[in-house]
Amino acid sequence: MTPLRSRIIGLLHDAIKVLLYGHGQLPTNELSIELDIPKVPEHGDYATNIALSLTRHLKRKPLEIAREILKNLKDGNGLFQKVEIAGPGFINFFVNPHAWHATLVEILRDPGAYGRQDIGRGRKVQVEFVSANPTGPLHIGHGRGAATGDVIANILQACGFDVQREYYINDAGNQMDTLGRSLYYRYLQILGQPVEFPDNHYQGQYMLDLARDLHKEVGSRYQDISLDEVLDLFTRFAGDRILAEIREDLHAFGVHFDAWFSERSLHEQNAIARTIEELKAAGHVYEHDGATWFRSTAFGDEKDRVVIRANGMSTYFAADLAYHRNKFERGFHTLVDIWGADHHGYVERMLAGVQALGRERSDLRIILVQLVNLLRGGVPVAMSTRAGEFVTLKEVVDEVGRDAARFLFLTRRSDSPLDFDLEVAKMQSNDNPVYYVQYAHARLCSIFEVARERGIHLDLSSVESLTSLHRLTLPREVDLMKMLGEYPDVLANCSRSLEAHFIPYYLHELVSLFHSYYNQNRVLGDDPELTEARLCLAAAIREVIKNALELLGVTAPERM
RNA sequence: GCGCCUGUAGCUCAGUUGGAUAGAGCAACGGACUUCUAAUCCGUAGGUCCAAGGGUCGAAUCCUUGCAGGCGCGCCA
Repeated sequence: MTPLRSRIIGLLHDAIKVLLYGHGQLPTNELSIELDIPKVPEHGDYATNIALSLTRHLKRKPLEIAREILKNLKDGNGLFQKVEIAGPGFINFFVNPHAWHATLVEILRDPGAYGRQDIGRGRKVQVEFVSANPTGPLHIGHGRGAATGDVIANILQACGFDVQREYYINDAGNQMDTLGRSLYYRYLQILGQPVEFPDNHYQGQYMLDLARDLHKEVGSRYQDISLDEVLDLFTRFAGDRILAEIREDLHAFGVHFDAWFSERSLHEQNAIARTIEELKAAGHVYEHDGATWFRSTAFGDEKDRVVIRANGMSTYFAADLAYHRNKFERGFHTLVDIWGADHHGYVERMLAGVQALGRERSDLRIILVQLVNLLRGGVPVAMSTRAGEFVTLKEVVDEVGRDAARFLFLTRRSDSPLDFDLEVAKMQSNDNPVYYVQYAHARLCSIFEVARERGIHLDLSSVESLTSLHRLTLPREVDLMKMLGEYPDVLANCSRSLEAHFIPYYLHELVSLFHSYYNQNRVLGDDPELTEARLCLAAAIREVIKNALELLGVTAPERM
């Protein structure tokens, strides 16, 4: 939390404690004090509704409570210009202008550390995301999931969690067999054999390319061998190649994983059977109609789920149970799963599984990322995975650029569907918020470039002792410092809610204040003291923009 | 039929533990470049927060019902 904010909250705490002791109610530690920045300046720099929210507990009128809090409130070394009660019982704080300098000092002392905090206290968290089946290239929807997972991981890291990023490879099950068969048929077609290609197989262009590559490597060696004999080979060839491309596409998108976890490895280690045994021992599993069922209804799911089919094969869900058990065995305190929203029907059973495995429901947090509607100039682009007609992530990144794609993916709540218009995304104009933010950064860099040319040097090594900061008195300058001070709270909010979109919105707001300020005021002027002060402000803004863009995985260009 | 998500300005969307007069971008209209980058800024206009009830000192936010859209409902993955 920003120093100023925590100081005010601390003072409020003390003031309220007295009040509560007097009434013998509600332990202070259960009290969460909200301190907002009001919309209108008449309501002060900060405001709290605490008197209003205490009315129920204290059974007194809000105005009375506010008055009493105010009476108990310490001055805090001249922190406040004035504090007043307004409206139905809000307490409004007007802060002395010099108080804002602390934020600048904190930023400039160690720019990379600003916003970093220790909410996580080093607890291990795993973020699992993308996890697309290796049966085809990543499409734009995966891109949104990739950006979301990557940035949530960044945020958690910045907030003091020990984060691991993992990709779960669904390399087992019949879809992989289908993949192998698809390759086999394409291979035969290349060899001139009349093969009827089944509908429900993967028929995209990429399968033809793969078949050609395979043919190049092995020639016609397999043309007279039965499908059964070569299926495994074809499946592995296709799976490995597609996975390699997925890695490349993610790399180009700036997304990296610490671990790639193979579903097949669970089968090989017999982990699924062991998991089911464990659940059985705990009484969560029963036999019915020849199949083995997990009693997920005991934890709120709408029906029980099969884990071993009557034919003896385990289900995908059984593998997922084993997988999540494995994750917990690796010592993660919390698991974050990022799923496409089309899997929402799966959420309850997975949460049930986690509980049956002896963990808390809250130890698994599932983030659903809604679908992306791809448009070109307002017209929907037809997409069909089955027919292999879709725009890949790679194509989108190649066309609109990584920065624009990432920023647009992240500028929406993940649980809200996203219209992604290729024409808008690649427009280098005011339609495109990413350039608005980047432009501010480039402008700031340019100021320092000019300053250097003019021989103005800003020494930040002893920023604490700079006396020029008191020259920052314009309302817009105070607004900027106030906004810079909010950054750590924005990150904390992101880590609490596992939502990244606050950062783009914050950036936009900060940058908008700066652009406006820039147009009205000159940083480099005739007055050396004022110039020094404004350069400090400019430097702090630049650092926070850079810092935030870094979390988003978007570059901060020095020139545009 | 059941479940989950969504419904806020012409369009795309913020508004996260219920707070003061509901915001932003785009689009529309009118202005500002001999200055540190005009990819910018300033101004104007734009609203039944899907609807109806409920509860609260106070609701876009919580509860109930309805309407509309998306997605999902397999011993597939």
